[in-house]
Amino acid sequence: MTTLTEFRDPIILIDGSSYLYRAYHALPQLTTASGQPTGAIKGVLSMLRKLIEEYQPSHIAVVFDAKGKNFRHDQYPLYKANRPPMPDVLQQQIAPLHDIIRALGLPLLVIEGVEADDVIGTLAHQAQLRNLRAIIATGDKDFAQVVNPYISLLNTMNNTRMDENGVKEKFGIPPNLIIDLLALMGDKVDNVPGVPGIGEKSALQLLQHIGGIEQLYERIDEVGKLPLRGSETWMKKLKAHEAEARLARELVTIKLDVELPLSLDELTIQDENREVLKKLYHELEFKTWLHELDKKKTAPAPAAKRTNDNYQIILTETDFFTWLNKLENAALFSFDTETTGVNYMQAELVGVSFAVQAHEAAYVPLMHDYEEAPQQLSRDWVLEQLKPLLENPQAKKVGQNLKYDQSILARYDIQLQGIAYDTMLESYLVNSTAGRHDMDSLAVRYLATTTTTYEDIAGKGVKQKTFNQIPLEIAGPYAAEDADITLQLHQTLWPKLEENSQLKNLFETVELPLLSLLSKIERQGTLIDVEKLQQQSGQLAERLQELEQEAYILAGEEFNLSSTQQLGKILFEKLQIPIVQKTPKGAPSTAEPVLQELAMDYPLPKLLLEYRSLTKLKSTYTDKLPEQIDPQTHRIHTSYHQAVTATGRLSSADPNLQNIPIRTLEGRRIRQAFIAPKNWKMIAADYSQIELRIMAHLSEDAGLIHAFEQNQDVHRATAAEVFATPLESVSTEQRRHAKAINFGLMYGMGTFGLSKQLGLKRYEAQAYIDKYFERYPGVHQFMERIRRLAHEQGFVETLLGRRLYLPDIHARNKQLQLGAERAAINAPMQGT
DNA sequence: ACGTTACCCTA
DNA sequence: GTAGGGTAACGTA
Repeated sequence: MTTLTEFRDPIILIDGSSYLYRAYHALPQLTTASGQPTGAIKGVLSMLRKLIEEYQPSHIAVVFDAKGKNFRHDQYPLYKANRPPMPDVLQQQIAPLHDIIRALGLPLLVIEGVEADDVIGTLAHQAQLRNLRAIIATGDKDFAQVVNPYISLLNTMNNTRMDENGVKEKFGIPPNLIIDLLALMGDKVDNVPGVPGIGEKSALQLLQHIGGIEQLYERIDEVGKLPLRGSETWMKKLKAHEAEARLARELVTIKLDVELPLSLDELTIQDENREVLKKLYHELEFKTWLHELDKKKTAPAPAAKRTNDNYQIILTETDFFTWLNKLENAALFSFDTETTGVNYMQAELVGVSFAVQAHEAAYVPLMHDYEEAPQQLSRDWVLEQLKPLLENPQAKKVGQNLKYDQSILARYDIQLQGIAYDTMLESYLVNSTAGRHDMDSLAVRYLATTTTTYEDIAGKGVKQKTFNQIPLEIAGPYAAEDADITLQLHQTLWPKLEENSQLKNLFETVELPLLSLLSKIERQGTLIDVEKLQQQSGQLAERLQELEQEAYILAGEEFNLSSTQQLGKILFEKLQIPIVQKTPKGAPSTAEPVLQELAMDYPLPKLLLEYRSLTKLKSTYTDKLPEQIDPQTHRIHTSYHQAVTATGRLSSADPNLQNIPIRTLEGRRIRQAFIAPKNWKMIAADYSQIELRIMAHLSEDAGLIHAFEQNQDVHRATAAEVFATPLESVSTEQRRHAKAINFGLMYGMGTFGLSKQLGLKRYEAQAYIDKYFERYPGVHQFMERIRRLAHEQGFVETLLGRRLYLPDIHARNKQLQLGAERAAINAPMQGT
């Protein structure tokens, strides 16, 4: 800890309460989307940040008034009696503001029985006694009384400092008379009496000519004889209200001897708690600060950089056999491949690394080919030696995202077996939403250590090197570290999974077998009819040309139809079309539903709708898919991400094969380009109403189960129940409504959403939902149970015990909390 | 070159 | 009203 005597910076004392009120009155009343007021919080924080930025203080205190009465109320029960209670809107901002200040690592003081002013005065006085300077950041002029050569004031609102001379200039009296000035004047807001009839001007005259209140009463007769207008009346008033004047003097005097629970030395700035800050900024929608947090490099891990690591680079057959022997005898070893890229169909193997115990790892370079690269073992020879081990199902391996390594090795004719663990999948099952599941993130999260990142050793952007170009003295430790950290991660994560038999089972029977299956599916790839897509691209291009020309005519000028900005100007400024909806940033929205609505009255929006849908098809699918065909297999190879979604689903990327169009006729044509090889057939299989069936299973609702058992059209059955109609006479409209309810409920939708979806009044939607729950009481109970569980445990589970943690379920921000509840309701169904 | 925003495709 | 990924435009560095 830095002791105060070691530095000369002034200590900064912040009058939090004064700033809170000022921010509240001076600044716009911001709220989050859900209505939590945030304007004052933001105002105070902005001020704090600016202050710290500018002064870089080593010692600081942010002081707020405590709730309840203080000693001044004992002296004078009417103290602040006129003051209206703090507005709710302000009250609600105090707790979150305190939380953020604490999370920022700033000493926060809220002392009961006294006011913030007294705490600040005391701290400033203590600083002075130790020959240190103090700056009080406040908007409150009362503090002028404590100013002296050691203590000055800072008004951050207008960024003015006030020292002794400043006080004299501003008030016309020195700081030691400020108390008397305030006492004579009284204070309406705080209900401090003062001398009625004496205001600022008169008080100043008295103080300048005679002195403070003591002197005034000692020489009261002189007061009456002052050569000033009104001196006689002043004397009378002073005489009549002596008690009030003396009381007021006590009330306005800032205490300098409050007993504090901590010393000046403890007012250092601590490390900020990013997790908490992130959560709070997120809840309060302080996006800029949130981004700033994300951008800052992750805090250096508290653990010292590992120094006892024993990493070896293997260049000789002897060394290689020593390690091979270790691997063969190990109960488990970790394993990693280094390659020339991320594309599992094209990357070339550059080296392999292994670890059998923590802090001990080896890298076998194979294909480093930078100038002056040392002679390395032959790739073919090494792979030949490793093949039996890697293909031995009894030789247990652990890796990080082994799906990738499995695909790489497959291209060298090695069928990786004995995959016992994968740290990425372990982390995913332990907590899918804790963050990303890449190795660098996991090392920080579970080992409190930072790893060397690929960018660190290879650079980034166009100049990024591939692994084969990286010198061994850099590549070796990096690669060895990967294997080492992977092993350590497994040693940390696996015990967490073992605690929960369902999760362990899920890992062993679902995720792990799936890893290899996905690797195989990915490598198999998908055959595409390139010519068909190119033909479609051509047709789309023609139609788009026409649409563009028509649009230019309608708009009266040429513009980029893909630019929402330019379009917005044309529609809402030039053509004066009314704005229906705005984007979150406040620009008039040109999104599909908006254009849909405008299309009824105007030709250009209608045209834009067609233009949008066609450009989407062309750029995302008919143009892009042919580019993604692998030159060797002539197929498309997607990547299935097994550890991405919160709920346990897979996702697909590069290209995403899970969002190929199907809803519209135009879109569906894309699917015709996915073909079977000659003499093969392609089949399509799809579950029917799988999520509703799961809801029936999980809720054990008799009515819903019955509908499925009877093989009924479930939406029709729902309509029959909700609209009390025989199955046969359910209308198309009724079925459509029932379908919307069924789907909506699975997403945790409320009456607002349903009414919007179906164009109903709120109460009508409510009546639908009430009726639904009346008819399907099991579903109702199920939803209530999930909500309760989510709140009680902080997570929900799928049928197989996959967990989804819901940190927002405890958020103060209602909207976030409701969002977490919806996710909680949906996750067991989607995730199962 | 990169990140953000607006938009839109899927189950 | 759940869960994803991708593209183009645009602003900033």
